[in-house]
Amino acid sequence: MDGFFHQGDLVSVLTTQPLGRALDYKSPEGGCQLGAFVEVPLGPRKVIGVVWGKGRGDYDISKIRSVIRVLDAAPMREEMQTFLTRAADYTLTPLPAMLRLATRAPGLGDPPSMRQIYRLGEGVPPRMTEARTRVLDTLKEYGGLGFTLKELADAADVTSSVVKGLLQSGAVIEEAAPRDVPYPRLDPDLAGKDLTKDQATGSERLISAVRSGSYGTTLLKGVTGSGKTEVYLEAVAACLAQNRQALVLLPEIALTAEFLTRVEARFGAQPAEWHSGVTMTERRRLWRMVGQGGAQLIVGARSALFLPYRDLGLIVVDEEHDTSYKQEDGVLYNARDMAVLRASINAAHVILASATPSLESWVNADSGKYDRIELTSRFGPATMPAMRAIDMRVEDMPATSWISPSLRTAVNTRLERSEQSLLFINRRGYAPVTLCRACGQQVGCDHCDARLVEHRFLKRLVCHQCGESRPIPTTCPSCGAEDRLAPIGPGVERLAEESAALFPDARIAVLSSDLYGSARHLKAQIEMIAAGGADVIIGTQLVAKGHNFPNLTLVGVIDADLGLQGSDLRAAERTFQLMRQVAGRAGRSEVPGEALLQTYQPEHQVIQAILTGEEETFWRAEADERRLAGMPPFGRMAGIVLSSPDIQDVFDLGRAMARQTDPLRAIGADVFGPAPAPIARIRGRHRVRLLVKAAKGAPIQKALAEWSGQFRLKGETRMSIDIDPQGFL
DNA sequence: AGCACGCCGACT
DNA sequence: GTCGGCGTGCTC
Repeated sequence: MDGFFHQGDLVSVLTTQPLGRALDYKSPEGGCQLGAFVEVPLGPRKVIGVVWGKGRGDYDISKIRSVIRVLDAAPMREEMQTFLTRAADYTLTPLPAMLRLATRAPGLGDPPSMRQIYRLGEGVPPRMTEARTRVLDTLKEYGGLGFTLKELADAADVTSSVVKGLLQSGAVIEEAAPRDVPYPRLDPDLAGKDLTKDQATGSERLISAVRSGSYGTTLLKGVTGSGKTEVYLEAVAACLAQNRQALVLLPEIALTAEFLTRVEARFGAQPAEWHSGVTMTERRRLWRMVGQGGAQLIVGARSALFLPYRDLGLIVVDEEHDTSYKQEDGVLYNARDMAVLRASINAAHVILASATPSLESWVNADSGKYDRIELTSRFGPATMPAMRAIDMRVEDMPATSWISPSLRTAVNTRLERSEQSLLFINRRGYAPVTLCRACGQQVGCDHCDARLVEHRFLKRLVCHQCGESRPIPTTCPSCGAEDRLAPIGPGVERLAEESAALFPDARIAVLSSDLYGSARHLKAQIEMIAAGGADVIIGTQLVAKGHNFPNLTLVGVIDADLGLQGSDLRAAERTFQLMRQVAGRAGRSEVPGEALLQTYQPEHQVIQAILTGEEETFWRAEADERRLAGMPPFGRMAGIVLSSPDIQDVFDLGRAMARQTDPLRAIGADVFGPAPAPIARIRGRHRVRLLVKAAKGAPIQKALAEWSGQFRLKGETRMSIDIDPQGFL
């Protein structure tokens, strides 16, 4: 039989131990299948691995040990092996580390977990009572799948002792059933929402793409409020109707709640959820059900790409431009790119949805590599808000306030009309800088190259890099002067304070990720605001991400220039995306909205592009600039970060690497650096970065592997290689 | 990753 | 003499 190994056959087993390659073992009693999850001995320990192929046979046969047992889990599919291998090659990640992403299932080594369930039996109880009748009726009507004791008692409104009593006569029977049960069936045939002509045309294109059963990627571009979700849910329906699985990736857990509701309205039940907030038991169930086909639609974070799908037919990457799709620690990968890779291996379709696509996706659509669907009109009567700049150079206001008279007037108008206003500032906390008026020093983090941010709500100074915090000091840590520390610059909390003073009768709500302990708490706050529980909303980045506030008609951006400083090539792109997204919050129902951008450089071309909404012109100009510079997506880049507690070590290694670049020169690549990394110190580790730039078709991974392999890391020194880094200057 | 081995400096 | 620092190497 193909892909089966008999007892004693040599098999190659890949574990998650960082050995760099798979090791040979003998097949266990009863044999094992290609892809089987197994337990193997490794030195004194037992570890979990996957049968990766037939043994290499290049190791002393007398030292080869036997697989201990085959685990009770569906074997890994060949497509998954291919996906992990290619993803590892692409990101220069060791295969074992890649496998770890695919085996993040709690209790993988455990036998299937069982629980007692109760169903209707043949027996007749000697005496009937009212409570007993209710229990039996409940079972007759809904008992098909069986109840747990608590569910049955609750459903029949009796105590558990009534059920136990019925057990004696056999009227109710008790049996063990697997704890991991399939998710409720979703019905793709239920009627969807009525679609506009635009939406209907778009969804038809997506449906036929999904039905083709082959790989393809579509960029679904639509302004906020144009109903992208309705459109791609029709593609999900087509996928489910073919009996294939669908995955929807969202950049933020806070967005899942709203999405679950929409799925339930469309398909009659909720999908399976996968992200860091999901319990261990639930993850276990999901991981197993995804493999067995007991989950049709999965909504989740980027790690959901590594679940063991039985037959994945569609991946939707919602808000595809979102930077949180790029994993920045551990295994460095971009979920958007990995989605495309996985889909191409599985003959699945990808939908990249965004109002403001990443430049990479825009270019791919422009060149015809991706299909492109555009939703131009907003759903229903809503229109994109009127956008205007407030020139801060001519506003008459003191240096310690941030809401200009013009913006203040606009907010007051909304207050009079009982409409909501949103003031956006992309900075958490009270003030980004604490300055000593005696010595001029700024209070910084002891372990990072970062300034401490005052969080008045927490009564602490916090490092946004490593999270360390301390009480707000009264004496300067540098010179010891008493009471000379002053907060400089605004954060959300300070803006809330100013708003409270300017609009004393308004109800003010602050939305910032650090003010709420849990996702549930945050969701409640958002719902309260959407229901009209606030007049002025002060928010960070969080508010840009797809929440609906129907009564919001004004968006004021406190500092539109913030993202334009710094030398990051993607700064313009990100500012453009963020400002357009934030502005899109206004005027989502009947009343048209207005967006006001406070800026010191209203003539800046990015600000102009935001205001005029001439997106195509903006993308084309950005694309041209990158093409001329040979920058991604027209060239390839990699960032190499060296880190160590010893600053001398990292610079020595960095310079040594910059000197011996033969493998890179062989492919025509340039090396820049070493230079201090954008954050030069994190958690006490100094960081130095080199950048490698190559032409588009160059085999950069192979050259990087060869180059970096020449150097030995001493002591605490670590090297990480980031293909396609987000920031590169 | 863990764990053993082994080679040097500071103690009972 | 011997305890223990952590650099180096190995795990089929």
